[in-house]
Amino acid sequence: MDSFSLDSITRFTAGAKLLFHLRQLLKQLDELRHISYDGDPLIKGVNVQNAQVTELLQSLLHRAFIVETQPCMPQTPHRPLILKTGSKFTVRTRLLVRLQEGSESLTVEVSIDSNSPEGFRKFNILTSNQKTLTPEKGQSDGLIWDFGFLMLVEQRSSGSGKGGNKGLLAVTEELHIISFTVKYVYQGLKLQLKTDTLPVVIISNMNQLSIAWASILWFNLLSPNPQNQQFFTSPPQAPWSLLGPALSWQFSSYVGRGLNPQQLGMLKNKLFGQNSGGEDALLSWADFSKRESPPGKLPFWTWLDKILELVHDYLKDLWNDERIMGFVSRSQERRLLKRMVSGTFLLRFSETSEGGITCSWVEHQDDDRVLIYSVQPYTKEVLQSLPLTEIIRHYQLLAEENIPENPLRFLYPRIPRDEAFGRYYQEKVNLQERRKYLKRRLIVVSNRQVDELQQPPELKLEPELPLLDLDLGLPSEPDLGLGLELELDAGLNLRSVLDPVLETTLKPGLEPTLRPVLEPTLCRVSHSVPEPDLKPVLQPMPEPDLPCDLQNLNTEGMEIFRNCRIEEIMPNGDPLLSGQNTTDEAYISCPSHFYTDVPLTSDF
Amino acid sequence: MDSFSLDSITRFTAGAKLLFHLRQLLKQLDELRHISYDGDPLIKGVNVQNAQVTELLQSLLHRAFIVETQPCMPQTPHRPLILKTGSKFTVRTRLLVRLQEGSESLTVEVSIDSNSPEGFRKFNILTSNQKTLTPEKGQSDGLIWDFGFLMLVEQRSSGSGKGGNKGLLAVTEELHIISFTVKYVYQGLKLQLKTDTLPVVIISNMNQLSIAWASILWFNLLSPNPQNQQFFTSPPQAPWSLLGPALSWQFSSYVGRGLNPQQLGMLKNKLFGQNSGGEDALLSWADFSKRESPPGKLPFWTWLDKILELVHDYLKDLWNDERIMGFVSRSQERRLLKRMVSGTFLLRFSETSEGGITCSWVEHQDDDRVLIYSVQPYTKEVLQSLPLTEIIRHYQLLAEENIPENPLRFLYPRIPRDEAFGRYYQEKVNLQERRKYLKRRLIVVSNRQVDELQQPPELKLEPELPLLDLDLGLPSEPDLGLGLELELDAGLNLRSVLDPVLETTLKPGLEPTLRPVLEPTLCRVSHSVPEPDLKPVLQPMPEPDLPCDLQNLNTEGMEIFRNCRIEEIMPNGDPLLSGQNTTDEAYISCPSHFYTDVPLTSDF
DNA sequence: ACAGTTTCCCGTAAATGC
DNA sequence: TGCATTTACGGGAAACTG
Repeated sequence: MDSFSLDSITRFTAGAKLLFHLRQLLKQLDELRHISYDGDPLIKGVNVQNAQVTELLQSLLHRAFIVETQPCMPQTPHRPLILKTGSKFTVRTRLLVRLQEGSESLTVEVSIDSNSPEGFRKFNILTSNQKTLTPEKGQSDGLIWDFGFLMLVEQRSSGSGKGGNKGLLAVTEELHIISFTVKYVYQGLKLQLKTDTLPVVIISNMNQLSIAWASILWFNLLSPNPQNQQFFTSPPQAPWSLLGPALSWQFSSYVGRGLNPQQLGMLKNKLFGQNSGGEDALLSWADFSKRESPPGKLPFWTWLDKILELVHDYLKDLWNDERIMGFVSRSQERRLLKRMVSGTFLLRFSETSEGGITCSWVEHQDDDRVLIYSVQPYTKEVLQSLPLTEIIRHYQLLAEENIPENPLRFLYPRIPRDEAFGRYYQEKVNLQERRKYLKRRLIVVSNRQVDELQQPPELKLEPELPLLDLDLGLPSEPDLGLGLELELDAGLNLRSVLDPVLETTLKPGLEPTLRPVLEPTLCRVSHSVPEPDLKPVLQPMPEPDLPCDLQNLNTEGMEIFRNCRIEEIMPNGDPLLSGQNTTDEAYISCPSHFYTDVPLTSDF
Repeated sequence: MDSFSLDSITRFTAGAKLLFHLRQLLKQLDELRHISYDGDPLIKGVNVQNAQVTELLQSLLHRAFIVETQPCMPQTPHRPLILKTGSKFTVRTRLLVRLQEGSESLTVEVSIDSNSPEGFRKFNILTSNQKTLTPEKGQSDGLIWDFGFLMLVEQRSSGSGKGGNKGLLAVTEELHIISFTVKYVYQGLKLQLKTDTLPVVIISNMNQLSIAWASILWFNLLSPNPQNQQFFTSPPQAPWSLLGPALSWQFSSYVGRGLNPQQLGMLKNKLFGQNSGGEDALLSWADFSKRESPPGKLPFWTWLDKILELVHDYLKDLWNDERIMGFVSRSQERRLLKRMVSGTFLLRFSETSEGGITCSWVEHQDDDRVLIYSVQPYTKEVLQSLPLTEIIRHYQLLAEENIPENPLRFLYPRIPRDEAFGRYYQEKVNLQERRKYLKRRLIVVSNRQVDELQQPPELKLEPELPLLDLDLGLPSEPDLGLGLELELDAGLNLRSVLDPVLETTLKPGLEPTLRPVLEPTLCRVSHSVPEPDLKPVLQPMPEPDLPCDLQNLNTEGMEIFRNCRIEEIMPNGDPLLSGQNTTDEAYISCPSHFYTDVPLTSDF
């Protein structure tokens, strides 16, 4: 395994060893009690110290038991935390402390929704359900529990036992939490370690994936509390400064290239209107995922996600090579095209069809009128039989008794069609055995008919607007901490002694969760989107030889521990234990919200 | 319920009543024994008679317990007897005797493969598995058990327990039998009635449906024994006189119109070669379902079934309206087209592509050469985005700098294209809201390029052959009984007394099984195929108000009982009990092959 | 290596539930 | 009744398994 990972384990383990050693020393001190007088302040001090050491040990061990890889269906690796009933999913937990010598098998139990909110569906975990899996044999690098075949099944509350849920949360707004417990014993100290996943959304059909992912995004973008299952009972609004980068990140992570400022500007206008507020216009959850964006059509996210899917499935290369302008308003499109030579065209996602891309071109009439044509959007149904590049290549406008012409001549601004798309054209398949049959191919045609002209569109379009909206950049320094800096101070007696050890010990293990997926959005994308060359920044490639959980550990993780007043946190459980699951800096500063209903027991 | 069904039940019931009455009388006679001397011939006679009556009762009751509807997945009603693991299927059993007064619930148990051959997979029946279902409430019309949610699951022989099966039968050649038993009690007579389905083929994926159906067809066409699970260890060959009609029936039952003599002739040539033997050329199972028909391509049945699917899914109307010649050889096609005017075309199924249809047209060159063009076959992938009629309508041959032309002018022999296909053309969809976008459509084009010409095909084609093979009719009277007339004679003392009752009683209930599906092939199609108007004969419509199980009962069913020597059959079980499951006359005459491993018990 | 067979599973369609 | 959610399941592809 990699040195980084090993290092973290080494340090965690060193910290634990030190604490256990201290504990032993204190016990020995305690045994000296009989030779001291009652009320000997030394003994009192020893007791206090002993309790504190134990608490610290508990804290450290809890912190060391983490969800290393959040639950995820293997077939949708780009959309973790969404689980489909009846489909298998995987989770990985890990204990970063490694004190045991032999291969004493520690058993981890999985459970879901130990305390789920009223009205939520109930689920069971199948296959190697509750108790499972001894740590992997490759134990040298810590203790890893790989749950590779978990599966959820809804427990149907037979009869009319349900009710009540109606009118409340949609199923994709129900947040469920999967918990793991392991009974840990060492040197007479018995602990039940517990850790939780981030909230997951449980769906029953893949057609719910899109809206479920909206929930996951919104939650991880905005929840100050990483375990709040009631998040969607009053979901907060999202500032554009967070949302924009998140949307861009969807493209960069799933397709390759993110959104440029112009494209983001169009989306912003679509969401907030032309008079979109300042930088931090706020968008409600309903406006993002529910309100029909063009009335009667799809909600914003659904619309965008269908485009995401279309691009990923059929337009990946074109998108990554910036051949698709994509997010342009009709009015903007007209503004751009009307100054260009006839036959200049661009590709734009339809705002009304579901996952459609259209091709628009300009024609200057003899009478100086400017016509902009847009072909009925191409959707996956067409594109699966015919690549968009082939459509463009062979597109024909039929006119009475004339040789058909291809009106698409220059990709905006002025790249000749075959220069822009030639590299994607399918090679002539020259099968000699095909000689038997006359080769055929599909092409797309339109009729040049007067009554089909949608012109002059000028009259129907919204008044042309200044371009300034396109130039609005994105904040270069969004408030990632959400202004919630924690002001806890050091209050633990032993802190000064242990701090250096704990600091270096705990540092690497704090946030090994959703990071690789969510991190780019929140940590880096937001201030890098406006940069011209997005790619290297938008997709910070993980160092290949690091495990994906650990590669993004950084100094931020330390803040939490350095500022922690343990007595304030312990009563409600270990914030770090929970905090390890956070993925964004934004969450890290809110440990006081953490809640664990299973009280710590140092003896069971 | 219909009168016919009720009638059969009435008669069955009447027969049973009579027998039970006789049995009572004989018992009373027997009780007179103490007033008779030892060896009194009367008493002896009574005993013999009593035994015979009981046997007859057993026989009648067994016969009356039938599989009314053979197992079938509801989603493939046209392909019964094929069950997919994990998919639900239905069966219906019925007891035609109705003596019970109250609603004493008789419980039927289902099981599968009580004695399955070595090396076959093993299955369990799930959902309401073994014991199930009391008869329906509508009990007035006999006792019906409707199994609506059965499901098969393979019992995985964990470990390497398998073996041995390799090299033997393919899974779609494994024949499995589902059995039903019911414990019947009446007037002190206790019987365990048992009935079996016809053999079923169990698949695990729908992509095995086609080959599985080949098995079902072959078995029901050719097996002299309706329960022979080892049928495919040495499958018999099929005479064309049976096979041809069966193929035709596949089209008539699934699409609507069967195959005409020309089409059948082409298939026959394909199977047997141009020098195809006489009327009764025999085809082996391997040649039908395994041997690659054009070497390197699909086996015959797979090829044909893909066409069947294509026609059913995309060409139903065209097929039923005889716009598709379909089964024509290339050479025949040339012969037909070359005499016609340029632009005459026909539709023909490709012999090499999987489920493809091509369009061929003729062009007479200035130099008197005759060119036949065939476009690369259209498959479901294309047809699902573009109906064949639209393809034909808008097909274009592109030539340098010329207005594209549609070379398809007359459907063979000389129907103008738009006259032949106009009724299928899609109406112009005139959506006014579409105004925003320029309407587009897909068309198919080919390039008129010299190097793509497959001409002159004359040189590559097999030599032209006389047409006589196309005129070969089909036998007007195929040997449906396979020459296996049973020569059992009446040997039962009571027969002369009971015959009239049993005859009318048992007659209607004998073959209520696969009939509606298989019957046309075997009973009528074979001698009606050559007739010009196939439809009414090929698809003898069931009288609509008869239950599908009973509508085809006929006098043949009687033969079995009339000629039955019960003592010959009883030792191995009740032939009628098994015979009821036969679907074709061909099987009926082979009762001696029937085998039941569960001996009859008159007391359990 | 590979082919027959099964499993997995998306995404459409239908069914169900509220 | 309508909508939200789940189930059914075809069919493509991956996984299995000898």
